[in-house]
Amino acid sequence: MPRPSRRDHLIETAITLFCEHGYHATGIDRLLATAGVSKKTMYQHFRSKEELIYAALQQYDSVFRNNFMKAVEDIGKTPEEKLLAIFDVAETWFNGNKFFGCMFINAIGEYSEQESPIRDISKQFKKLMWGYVNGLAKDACVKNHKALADELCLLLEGSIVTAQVSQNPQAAFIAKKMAQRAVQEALA
Amino acid sequence: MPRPSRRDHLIETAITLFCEHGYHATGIDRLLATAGVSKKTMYQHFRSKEELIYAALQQYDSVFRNNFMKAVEDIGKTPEEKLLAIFDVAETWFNGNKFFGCMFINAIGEYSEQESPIRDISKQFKKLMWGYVNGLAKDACVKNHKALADELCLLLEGSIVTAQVSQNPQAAFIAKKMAQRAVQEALA
DNA sequence: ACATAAAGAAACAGATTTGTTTACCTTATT
DNA sequence: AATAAGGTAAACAAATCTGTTTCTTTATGT
Repeated sequence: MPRPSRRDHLIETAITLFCEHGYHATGIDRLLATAGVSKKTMYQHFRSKEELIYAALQQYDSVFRNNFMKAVEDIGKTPEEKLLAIFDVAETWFNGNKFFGCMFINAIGEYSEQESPIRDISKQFKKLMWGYVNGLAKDACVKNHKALADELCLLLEGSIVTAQVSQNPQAAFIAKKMAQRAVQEALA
Repeated sequence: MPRPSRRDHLIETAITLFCEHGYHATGIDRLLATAGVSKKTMYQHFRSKEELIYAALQQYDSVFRNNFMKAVEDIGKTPEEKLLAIFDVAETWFNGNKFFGCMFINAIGEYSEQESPIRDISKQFKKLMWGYVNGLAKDACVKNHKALADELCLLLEGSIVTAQVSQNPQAAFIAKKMAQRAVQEALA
């Protein structure tokens, strides 16, 4: 059981490929060849491709949010600084060499059905991110912290898509500028 | 030649299905059955599925921007009002019964290759939208109109994704509030 | 070293994909 | 009415997709 388990490695590979090429466009065969894992082993761990997608999204949700929060708290010391550090972390993310937008936004684009588990986990991810920002806003003694969280999260979404589609390397800074105004007004 | 040409009808159907179900998930057979057009006819008009996708995006680009600009100018009378009307138009769009996010954002999620024509047209669409907003900002005598256009476009992207993924019906209003601040500061 | 469990390789099945081709039908125009 | 264009329907091809199965190899624990 030690060693990077086949299961984990499959999920890792799935995240990489689904991010870059999308969900439908990434075939099982290709994924398995990339991971160097046999089909039998995969179907032993996951009942279907959709289950693998789901597991990949779960893992990504956990890892991404953890790293994101750590990075934010590394940059920002005061709660107010942390709120703005969100966009510094975003900037690093966007201008890295393997940025293909948000896995969850992309997932919703391919799986729009209302009751899909993929839909649900994507929505949930955004809710958890909102919860984190809301917590930071509370810590910063923002009276209307919910409204500020709404605004900052929307700015983050906007910067992600702007970086992805328009490929504007300034996306994070544009958002940060508006975030500064939002925080300033929320604290006034 | 029947009145609504087969070509136009195919494009119309393509837009509807690609919007709702995505690009890879929408098979040619299904599209043709929905449109009530034979396969032969389709391949007479479009050399491949990708060409049909491209034509659909072209058509959508034209129709969407035209309708969008008309709607904005219907609501806002002064240039400054028009800048904010963007988000009223967005609100109507989001809360309509067939909103599945932005076709171009979704397209990039499925076709991330750098040199793809699908990528190019999506990027171009955003550029044209930016150009429109930039023009409005100029008309409103905003000194740094480019920066304001950057901000308002990012807010629009953010509201689209927030409405699509988080399904927050307030998305447009949250963005509008920040847009008001942005315009106010740009005019100060 | 041996027994047992796990993984790989590859064939296979069945559905579905894009795209081509063949044969027939409908309809406008001359 | 004959012709020609443009349409449908359906069979077909070849590739690819998800998922199953079989047989073999490789590790691991005792």
